[in-house]
Formats: sequence, structure tokens, C-alpha cells
Amino acid sequence: MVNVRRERFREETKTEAKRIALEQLAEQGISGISVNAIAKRMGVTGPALYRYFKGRDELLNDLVRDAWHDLADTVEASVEASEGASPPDRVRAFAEAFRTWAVTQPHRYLLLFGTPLPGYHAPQDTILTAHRTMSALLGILPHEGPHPAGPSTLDAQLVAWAGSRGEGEVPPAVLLTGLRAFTRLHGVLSLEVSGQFGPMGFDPALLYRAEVESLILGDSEARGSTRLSGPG
Amino acid sequence: MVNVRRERFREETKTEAKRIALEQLAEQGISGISVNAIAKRMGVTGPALYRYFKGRDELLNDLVRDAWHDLADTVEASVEASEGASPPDRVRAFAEAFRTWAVTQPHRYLLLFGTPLPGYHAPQDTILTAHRTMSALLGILPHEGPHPAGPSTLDAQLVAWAGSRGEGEVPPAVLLTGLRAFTRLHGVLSLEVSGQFGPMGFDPALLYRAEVESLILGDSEARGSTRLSGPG
DNA sequence: CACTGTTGTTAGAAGTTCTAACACAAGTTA
DNA sequence: TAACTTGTGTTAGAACTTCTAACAACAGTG
Repeated sequence: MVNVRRERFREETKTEAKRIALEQLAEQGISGISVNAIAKRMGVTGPALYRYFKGRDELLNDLVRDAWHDLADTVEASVEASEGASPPDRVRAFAEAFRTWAVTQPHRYLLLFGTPLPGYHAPQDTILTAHRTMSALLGILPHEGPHPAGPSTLDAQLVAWAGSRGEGEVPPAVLLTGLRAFTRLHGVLSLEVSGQFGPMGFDPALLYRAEVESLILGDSEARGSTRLSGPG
Repeated sequence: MVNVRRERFREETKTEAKRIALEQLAEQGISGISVNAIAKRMGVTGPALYRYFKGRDELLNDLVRDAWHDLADTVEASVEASEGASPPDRVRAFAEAFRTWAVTQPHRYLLLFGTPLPGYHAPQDTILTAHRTMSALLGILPHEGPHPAGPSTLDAQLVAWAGSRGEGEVPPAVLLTGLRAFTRLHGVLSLEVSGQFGPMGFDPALLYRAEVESLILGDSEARGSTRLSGPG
């Protein structure tokens, strides 16, 4: 029989270690996460933490897993909260929740979407958790309406992808729309959290919202767009 | 008088060190770049390399600087090569050059656009080099045609940004279009090179090209899009 | 009481960046 | 030719890091 008190103490120790690791991540980046330093701040010696994490890699793994869960929880909550609203408004809510999560903890966003850890391969459960975020987005897209066919090869691949995770009823055009919506949101967020917009001196939130509106209305009607095909 | 032979030898040594560093970067990520290991592979001892780089940070700095230059050279070459073609074709050429550069050396793309190095602030000359890539894109966008106004605040900020770098004659709508085109290309590329599409099993090139066509034609006409505003 | 499992300790191996002190060779200058 | 300066390399070592091994101490169970 397992000792429940001990088990709880163990969980608390791991949680505290991860909390300090996140502080180090925010202050000094991934390479600034030091098992030794964490232990020191917890009042124990370095090797003591190896009772709780096999090594630095497992600690980082846990941080990644936690972040995926937290992101999925956040966007799912926003989707639930917007229940009953129009699809455009639900997309706006999703996009705002996504952005808020990202910009309030850029280091965590980068942990998920930035440079991958060397040699890291996401375990199956983490992949499934990551899909929860995408599913939340797919769930608020209108499934009816005009569905122009995509490139047939891509369509087939997307259908296979959706089928492999029990979302077989979603039309390929919706899958493509969801996927592309995500890449567009990420395109802006990624550049913002990695500081690329810093020296440019504009408000990234405005750019993000312009992108969201363009997503919703389509480029031809969105304010602030220029069709690249030009005047002719 | 500086010794030219010595100067050349010095440059060659630095170049070789950076070449090996890029190999380490590709194989083991940023944290896998080790001054000691580079020196060993060059047949000298560790501290010898400190005659050429103040430290690991300066070596990484140089890698970043080189990568920005290389990227700018690549896209500028594609822009020049497409001279005389229609704007849509020039955008296609730009996008293909951009993607090829990224996917043939994902680690370098991530060095520029992935998780920033802790404490790193791009020096002014690097920022200017980064802008060369954006300028190349702005240069092939049609400046005439319908120019719907963007959010006025953002427009003003973009004009200020362009003005600060001697591109005052570009209309704000074109700036916004160029910026958004870049974020959209980057959105797909970023997820591809960081391996996020890996477990999904579709061809990222097809998704990228669909995004490019949507960029050029506008969402309402692009194949494979669903307007998020739905059927009503 | 004895046994078991968990958690902590210290010691140490092997690696890292980076500094200091010293040796040597090449080029310049008196 | 001799002396000096500069650049490049060396070894030694400090201060870190991750991580393993061996040992001590404690809690709970039979």
C-alpha cells in the first residue's frame, strides 16, 4: 500500500521544482534552467532532485507537457465561454485567449512553438494534448456553407489525419481552414513573442487583430489589405 | 601596417570555426555548440579559440549575423531573377526562395526566428540586415490599385517605421500587406521547421503553397478556403 | 525490534566556459 | 644583427554544470 502522505509530499516537491524552473526559464531561457540551482533555491543539495526527475531532460519534458495542457485548458475554456455566440465572435474569442496565453508567458509559448529541444520527440500523450487546441478551433468553425475543394492531394492527407484521431466527420475544407487559421495566428504571435517586432515600434496587438478580422471576413473585404494580384 | 597574410589566416580560422559550429547546431541544437569541441576538431586546444571569439556569445552572434545576411542575399537574388514577371509570379518566386532557404537548413531558420538567445539583443547592423529581407518583399508588391485603409493607429505606426528607414514613399496599406504576407509565410514555415507538422502526416509544401495562393488571390477566390463568417 | 523504501547527504567523474601565465614564432624597427 | 611587438598557441586552474555511487537517516509495516 502506497503512503498517501508521502505521495503528496512528492508531488509538492516536483511542483515546486517546476515552478522555480519556470522562473529560470523566464529569466534566462531554457539553458538557464539548472537542476543544481533549483535544488539550492529549494534548500537541498543538487543530487537530491534526482530522486524526483531522472535528469534535466525529464524536468524539461514535464514543463512542455504542462504547458500543452495549460494552453489546451485555456482555449477550451474560451470556447465554452463563447457558446451560443456567432462563429466570427467565437473565433475572435479563441484568438484573444490564444494571444493572451502567449504574450503573458512568452517563454512558455516558445517552449512549445520555438526552437525544439535537441533530440526531443514529443511522446504520444503530448501530441494528443496538442491536438486538443486544434480541435477546439475546429469545433467553432462553421461546417456548412461554401466549401471550395483544396488541392486534392492535401485534402486527402488532411482527411487521413483527421480520421486517425476520430474526427472523420469534419470536411477537408474545414480542416484546411482551421489549420491555416492556426498558422496565421501563430505567424504573428511567434514573431511577437520572439521579439522580432520590437525594433519596429508598432503595436503587435493591432496587427494580430487585423489578421483575425482578415481571417474572418476574407482578405477581399478586410480593412487594411491589398490584394497582391494588384490593380489589373 | 597590418599583416595581410595574418589577417587572411585569421579570417579562415574564424570561418572554419563557424562552419563546425553550424554542424554542431544542425546535429545537437544551440546548446550543442561547444567552443571546446570546435577547437578539438580543429586540432587546437580550447582556449586557443578565445583569440578569435571573445566567448561563446560572440561566436553565436556571428552565426546569427551571417544567417541574416545569407537569407537577405537569397531572397534579393530571387527578386532580381524574377524582374519583369508579374507581381503574383514575383511573390511566388520570393515565397519559394524563402521556403527553400528555411527547409534546407532549419536550424539556421530557427536561429533567426526561433527562441531568442537569452539576453541577446540584435545590434543595429543586424536589424538593418533583417530589414533587407522585408524590403525585398515590399519591393515586389504592387503600389497601385485599391488601398483600403487599415486601422488608423497601426497605419500611423507603420508609416513611422517605414519613414525611419528611408522607405517613406511606400503607402501604409502596402506596408501592412507586406508585413502580413511575411507573418503568414512565417507561420507555416515556423511550424514546419520546428517539426510541429511531423506527426500530422501531410505535405507542408502543399499547405505552404495553398497559403501563398491565398495570399495572392485573396481568400474569397483561393481554392481550399472557407470563409469563417460562414454561410449566412 | 527488524525490515523496507524514500529521501537526503557527501564524494567524485566528466564535461563546460573562460582567465591567467607562459612559450614561441613572425614581422618590424633600431 | 639584435631587440621589440604582435599574434597564436600551450598548460593550469577556477567555477560552473549534469549525473552516479556510496552511505546515513528517517517513516511506516510486519
